[in-house]
Amino acid sequence: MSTRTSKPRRLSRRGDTRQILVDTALTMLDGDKSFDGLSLRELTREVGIVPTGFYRHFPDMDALGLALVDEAFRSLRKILEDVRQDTRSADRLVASVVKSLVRHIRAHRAGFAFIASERFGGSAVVRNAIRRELRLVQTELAVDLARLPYLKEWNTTDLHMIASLILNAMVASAIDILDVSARDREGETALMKRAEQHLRLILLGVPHWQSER
Amino acid sequence: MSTRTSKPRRLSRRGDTRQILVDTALTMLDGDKSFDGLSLRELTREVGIVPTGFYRHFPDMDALGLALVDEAFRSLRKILEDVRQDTRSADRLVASVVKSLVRHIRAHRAGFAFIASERFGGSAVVRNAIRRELRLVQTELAVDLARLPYLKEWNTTDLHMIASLILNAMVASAIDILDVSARDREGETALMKRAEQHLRLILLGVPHWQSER
DNA sequence: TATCCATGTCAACAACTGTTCACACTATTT
DNA sequence: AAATAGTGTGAACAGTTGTTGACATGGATA
Repeated sequence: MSTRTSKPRRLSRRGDTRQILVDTALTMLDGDKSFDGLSLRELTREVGIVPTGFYRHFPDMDALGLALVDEAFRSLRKILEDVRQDTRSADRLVASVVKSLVRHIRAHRAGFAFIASERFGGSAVVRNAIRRELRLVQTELAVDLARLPYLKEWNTTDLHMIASLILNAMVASAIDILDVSARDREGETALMKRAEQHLRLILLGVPHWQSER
Repeated sequence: MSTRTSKPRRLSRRGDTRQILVDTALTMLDGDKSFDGLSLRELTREVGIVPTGFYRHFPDMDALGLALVDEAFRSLRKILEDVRQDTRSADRLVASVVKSLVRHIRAHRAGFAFIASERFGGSAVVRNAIRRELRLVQTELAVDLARLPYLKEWNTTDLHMIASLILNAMVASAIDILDVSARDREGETALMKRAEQHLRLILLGVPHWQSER
């Protein structure tokens, strides 16, 4: 007993503490908290490490914010991939898109909630990162639309216009569903139906559109 | 010099300190802050009163939040009134709606930014208050739509469906415009054009809609 | 003129915040 | 077996936070 050895009882989470920090932060943000209301100390407390331990994995909270954006968009992109591989008729495709959306929302609640609430939230760093990612998604969607037979002739400006309208509608639907699905299964299917209707109504107008009247 | 009189130099803002608190809070929230990242102390510091003075006007921060929602929606409702009095043809009406929207956004930046960012933000109290107000606005819009000649026959469910699609598109446009108008006047008119196109595209689909296929 | 109420001030509290530094342990590589 | 890089600990710092209670002021009312 020469040196004060103290018993740290460290938990030795080999290499995944960083991921645990990300997941825990996302979970905490799912409830009544926004990112800039989340403190480093309550996060580390929840994870079970000492405050200073945070700095082993991130230089500061902004860096954590960016990691959260990364994590959240990973699942969002998965939806687009699913849809891309679906080569059904436009009408059946609508229902398929919405179903895929709901499935991903259920599986990645916290991630979607994060995007929704921080898209216009307090932290400029996070906000801009989200905006950048969404713009990318919109471009991808425009490219996908260009491949559809009856949109072949369209110019890119109009394609982007439709893409943004669709994306906005879907994001809005996602948020509504997100909000209700936790407690109300019946309301969820009602919102799904409405989301389908929104998409269908938009697509109804498309054939009648004429650019630059 | 019997009693320690101390020189309070109170500013005597007769009855409008409450309003100043609301306005200042909105202004502060316009920048890089979210409501639950806003502290009572920094607010009162900015306003120029001592922290405890806050409690003369609000029991707690939640109450302030509700007052902010109130204030922010006051201007949003003004838009609908403007539009309601406009009895032009559907096509010209679209342009008029967007122009009215932009005008109000410019005049009430902070209020719109608050609604946008706190709609899915951290505070449950504020979030629910906003959601309730938006639902009201949507209902009003549905009623307005019912008066349009070629929508007379529609059932209420479908009317609400359109109303929500339109409202979502407008809110999304408002937020985009809000974000860009501070620094980029050219980008603003581009976004206005896009907002008009979104509305027009939606309205194009409406005559072809058939309920319950 | 006297009183009263709305609005402000000041001091103090315990609790919480981000960040620093030097140190301890351990798994993997040398 | 020794060295190393990764990860967690503990104490300490100067600031900030929400909320309390008792007190001061001044304009309107009685």
